[in-house]
Amino acid sequence: MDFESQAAASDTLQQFWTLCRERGLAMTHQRQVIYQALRDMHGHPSPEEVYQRVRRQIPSISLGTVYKNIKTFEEAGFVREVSLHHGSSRLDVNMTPHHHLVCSRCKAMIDLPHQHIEPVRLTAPLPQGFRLERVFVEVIGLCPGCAVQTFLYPTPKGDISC
Amino acid sequence: MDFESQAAASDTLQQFWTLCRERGLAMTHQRQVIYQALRDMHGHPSPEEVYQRVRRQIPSISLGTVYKNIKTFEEAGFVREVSLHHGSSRLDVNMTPHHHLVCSRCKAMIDLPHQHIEPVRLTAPLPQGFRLERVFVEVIGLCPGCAVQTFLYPTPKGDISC
DNA sequence: ATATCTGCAAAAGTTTTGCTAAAGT
DNA sequence: ACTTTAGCAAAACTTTTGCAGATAT
Repeated sequence: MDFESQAAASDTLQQFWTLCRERGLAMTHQRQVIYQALRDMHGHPSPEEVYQRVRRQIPSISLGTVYKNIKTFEEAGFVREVSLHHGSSRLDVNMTPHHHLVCSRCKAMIDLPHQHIEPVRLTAPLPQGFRLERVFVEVIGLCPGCAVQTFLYPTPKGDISC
Repeated sequence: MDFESQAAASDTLQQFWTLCRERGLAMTHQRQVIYQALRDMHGHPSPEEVYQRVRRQIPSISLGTVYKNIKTFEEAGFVREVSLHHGSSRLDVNMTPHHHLVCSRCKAMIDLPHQHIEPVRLTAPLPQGFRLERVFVEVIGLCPGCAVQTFLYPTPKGDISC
């Protein structure tokens, strides 16, 4: 590892230490390596992929530990699940263009008529060779029911943006 | 069942028969009931929910049959999976606003800088009581790699729209 | 010293697969 | 008659859980 990478790594370590302290999390070696793996892996890795990568550094680590830490990181707001619906498949018989309203808490999805959103416009070209099929918008938030419950029992709120 | 519902049901049956014929699918009783359940269940049911509903009409049906038919329907283009990533969780360390490019074939996800898409605008109010958190755009299509393969081995293509 | 975390193994949940009998064409 | 499908059971895969020993605060 060259000097710059070393410096960068130690910066990130420092940052991570601060993050953990803020959330009252113990900073274990495993936890640190898992976090670093998540940062280094571009794209959107699955827990299994993270596990495979972390194992290169800590061969004795268990998959369970990876899962537990990912969950901890999600709760702490260090990472986010890209797909809100990974637990089981969700089907849609409505084959006409439409968007979705998704509740981040109870995972309910409600169709949003496509005319309720102005046509999406790109300001930059898509990657060369990408064959566009469709574009849809996910409007994420708390559905009325969950909003009331969260009002009664508030939880720390994440970014309100894309 | 009143006269109108009977007529509507028979219409749908007729349509479904046509759909099956077009795709060379046998029209079994189970298949027809599963399809009708999907149409009747608004929202975006999971296979398990479809199974529970279909069982009311055909108590002896098996969960496997429901899964197989859902897959058949997807391949035939009768239904679509809402979440392209339900197989396993996908993580995102990038907590800054951004959108996604998703390959409908290999499920790869690429971050799309938020400034590459013009701000999304609603033309109608969200449901009363919905607490908005964030909005993101999913640009679905074939990534360059999959596009080439699909060009070599073409498959029937779905709607190119939202 | 105390609270939190790891590794392990078992369990729970989801989806796929192989096979035979049954039903559709 | 021939092809496709249903039901069943086993298996594969993903994720969660409980607990004892290890580690961090």
